[in-house]
Amino acid sequence: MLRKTKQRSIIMDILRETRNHPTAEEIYLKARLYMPKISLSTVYRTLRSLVEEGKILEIKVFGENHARYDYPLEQHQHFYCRKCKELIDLYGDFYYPNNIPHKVEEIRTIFIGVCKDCLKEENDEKV
Amino acid sequence: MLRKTKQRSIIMDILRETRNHPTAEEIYLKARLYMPKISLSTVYRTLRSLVEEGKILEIKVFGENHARYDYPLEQHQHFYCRKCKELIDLYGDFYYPNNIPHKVEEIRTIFIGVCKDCLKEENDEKV
DNA sequence: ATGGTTGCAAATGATTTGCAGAAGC
DNA sequence: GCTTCTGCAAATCATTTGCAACCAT
Repeated sequence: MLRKTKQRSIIMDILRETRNHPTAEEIYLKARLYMPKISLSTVYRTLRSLVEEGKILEIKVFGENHARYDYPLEQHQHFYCRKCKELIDLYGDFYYPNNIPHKVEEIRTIFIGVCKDCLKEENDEKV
Repeated sequence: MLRKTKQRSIIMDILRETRNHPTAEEIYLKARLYMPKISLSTVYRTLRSLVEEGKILEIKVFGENHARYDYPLEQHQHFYCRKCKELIDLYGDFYYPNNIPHKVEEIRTIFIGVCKDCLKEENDEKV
């Protein structure tokens, strides 16, 4: 049976507030502001159990060696900017082929490229 | 300037032949059959440079802690079976929204669920 | 000959685990 | 009171790196 602890609720709160896909380390640093003695392993353990419960999403980006965590408010996909390393939420309709011969339970799409802000910077530099 | 070495071509050959997305460790074990003294770090170094050159793809699946490598013959997406942990290629047309305000260079979709073989097994068990 | 490449061992970085004490139920 | 959860430190796992020898150009 899962127990309600202070550290678990702090971590959930941080995930709910933080809209930019934090890493375990980042969550740990924020959590310490509320509870200075919280340990990194508790953060990892809690994140893992939240993922297993299906309450949050674990996202791994190629090239990055750490996982990021996402508290999803509604169905969305992600855009990863290879310049600023930002992981941006994308909402909208996605159409996938329906002739897949397997039982599809979840679809994750990640778009990779350069985000509009970095693109703007690139163009400004050229002037 | 990139040099043509025995280890690099062995690794490329293995990737070309192996159609099931091997890990670095698996590639290393196969490579040793051709070249017993090849080192794991050479395998990692070579894979990294191939990824950087864009010749192969690095794929990270949530839950798995190691990367897999894919030598893509043609544009395709992946299906990951959470039962047998197989990563299966999917060919076909995918439609994505075209109103994304960023510069999209690459799209990666991964479908997660239970593959048709595992599904069959599940059903057989129920009988 | 020169400089990229390798093998080895040691280092790193992210994440996990063993254990004894603390805290939920 | 029993059991899960935590903090700490040590362990693990995948991957990277320093370095001297090696080999392709």
